[in-house]
Amino acid sequence: MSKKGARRHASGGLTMADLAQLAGVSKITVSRALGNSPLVNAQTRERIQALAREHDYKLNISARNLRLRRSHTVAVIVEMKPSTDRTMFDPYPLVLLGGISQELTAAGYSVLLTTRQGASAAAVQAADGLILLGQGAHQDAVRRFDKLNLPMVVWGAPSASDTHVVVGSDNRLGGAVVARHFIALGRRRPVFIGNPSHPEIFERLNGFIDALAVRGIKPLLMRRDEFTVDSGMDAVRSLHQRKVGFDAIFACNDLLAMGAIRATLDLGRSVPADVSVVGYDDMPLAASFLPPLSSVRQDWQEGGMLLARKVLALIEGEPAKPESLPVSLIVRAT
Amino acid sequence: MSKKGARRHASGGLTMADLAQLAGVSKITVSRALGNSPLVNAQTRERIQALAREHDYKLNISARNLRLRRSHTVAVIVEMKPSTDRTMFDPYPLVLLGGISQELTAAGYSVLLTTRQGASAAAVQAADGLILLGQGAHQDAVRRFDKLNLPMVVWGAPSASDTHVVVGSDNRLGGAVVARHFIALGRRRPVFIGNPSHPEIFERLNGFIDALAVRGIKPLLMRRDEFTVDSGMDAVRSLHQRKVGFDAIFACNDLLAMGAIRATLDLGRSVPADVSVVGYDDMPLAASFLPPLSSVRQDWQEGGMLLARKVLALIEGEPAKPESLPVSLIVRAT
DNA sequence: GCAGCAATTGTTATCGGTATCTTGATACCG
DNA sequence: CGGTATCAAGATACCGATAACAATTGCTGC
Repeated sequence: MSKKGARRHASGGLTMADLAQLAGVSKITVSRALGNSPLVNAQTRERIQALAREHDYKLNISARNLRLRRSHTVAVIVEMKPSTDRTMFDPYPLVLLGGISQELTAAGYSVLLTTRQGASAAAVQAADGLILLGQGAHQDAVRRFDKLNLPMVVWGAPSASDTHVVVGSDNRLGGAVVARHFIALGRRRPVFIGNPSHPEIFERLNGFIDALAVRGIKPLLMRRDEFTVDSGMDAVRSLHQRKVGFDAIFACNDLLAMGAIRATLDLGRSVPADVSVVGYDDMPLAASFLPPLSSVRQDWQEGGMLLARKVLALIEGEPAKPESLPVSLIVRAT
Repeated sequence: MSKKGARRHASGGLTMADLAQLAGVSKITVSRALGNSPLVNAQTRERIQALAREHDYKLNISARNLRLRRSHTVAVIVEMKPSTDRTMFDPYPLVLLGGISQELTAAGYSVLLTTRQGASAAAVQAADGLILLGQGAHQDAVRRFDKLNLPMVVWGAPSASDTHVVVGSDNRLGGAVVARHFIALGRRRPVFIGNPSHPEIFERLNGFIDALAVRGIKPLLMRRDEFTVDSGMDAVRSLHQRKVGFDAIFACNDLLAMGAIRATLDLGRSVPADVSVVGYDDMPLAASFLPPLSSVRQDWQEGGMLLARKVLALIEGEPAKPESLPVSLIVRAT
């Protein structure tokens, strides 16, 4: 029992020393064999690997991490507060996560998922890099994690004071594309529904405004904090009550757009004959909505993969530049 | 530069030995002070903690993990293949993750997110426990992770051969509740739309069938593999073409239900006068749908928290029992 | 026959913490 | 005043891997 060779560690497996003894070699040879190092004889390697499989040997990651000073782990910090706000409860952040995860896994890294609140949970420091998600990544959060001195990439909209790498879809372009669409349709009185206090939404609004300004058109901003169908309906009803005329609606999210359409129809006006509507995100339901919703599509999966690639580059000591992903307007019936 | 006291580790911080030297004490005293151990003098503790703050000292988690043989990490393994299937691209798994994360963080644990495919990425072994998500958690996956000998909890439907702890919502009850609802409405020819090869869906179907059998009613199964609006429409059209009569539809997901409703209306039949429809998941959009959709709600957040609590219990060496979460039928206009 | 080199394997130190066992100092007690 | 209890802090070993350097062997070439 107390014989050294028979000792087992917490997870019930053998230690590398045990395996070495079984194979009649030294630890380092085992280490090399398992790492496919060219420094060991091919036969020895085979033999040791077979032995490892046979005994179901598992490398102790903690020990390896300590020695190598790398955890092969990237911490992803998400906004996850359960509010009616645009948060993790959308399906999209998950797709983003999927992209991140896919790319990191392929590179042999793992994802440490953390919420902003719980991010104090020490483990984050052990990560080799950081990805910060969540709406536009509030500056205070960015600053907080900056102090960890880790390679960091942020999903959001680039802001003036950025020292770190920001990746996001081109929200300004998104706004502009919709504006040009409206102009092409001859619309004159467009409305923007959304909450521009989120950097990403702010960019969409600005792109929208600027592209409309070319034709001397000034959109009306209907500020709505919730990204829900109800909120969209409410916005349109409110316009109607205030007797404000409009012939086009750009909602900064598909649910808002759906609500806006429904309310517009309720008021007896036609979509798209009287009012054009464009949403944002092109959620799966958009195509199935009645009428099928036009929407701006951003490629979340690709965004996640890009985020991952950037951190990996930074971790490897290579430079990484901020980048915006293209978006595309999917024109359907509205 | 080569002075010992000035050495810094990878992340640029001080080592505990450095801090000890600065404070004029030994490493172990620093360790105790930072760990709020009663074995150090209160003054010394204060002094050391202040010093640590001042120098922005960060504990090396890897070293600690190695020594303590615990990582305070739980691996969450999700199904994330990008298919049209019911997968991580639903918003719900994320809520589940939210619940898990919240509970684990509160207990000082972190979440290591992994996909099934990438789960070979060694890091999983370093976890103290395992949570397996994904549709009903295929048995082969379960078996694979079982070999890691870690405390493991699975989200899904309990199956006969389970040696591990399974937590899930009570799908059988979900099916039964809908059946009773239809019975109360006097429906005689119900249809079930979905893919019963997923254990969870299988349970819903069985609950549905059994509860209907009480009244001698036998539902029709419309097997559909995709959980989309289109798929739901297709199912109803197919029923119509085959001239199969029906007066109630239980779709095992809200999107299917929405599609079914739309197709039913297209065929000139009324919902709910001619046909009752109930969906599953009660997604946010269900209430805003026209007509507002009746649906079975499961509490994902709570589910996640429960999963977390179970693994934590197992990790602490306490027993944990399988558990089913109640579901509730939200009756709206359909 | 021996320097020189390549191919293998081993020895020792080290990553940065924490558990265990000891030691030193002070207080308390009869 | 000797002996013990109590508190504070240190010395040492150790967790399980890998890097750097050293050592062994066999073979080549002159």
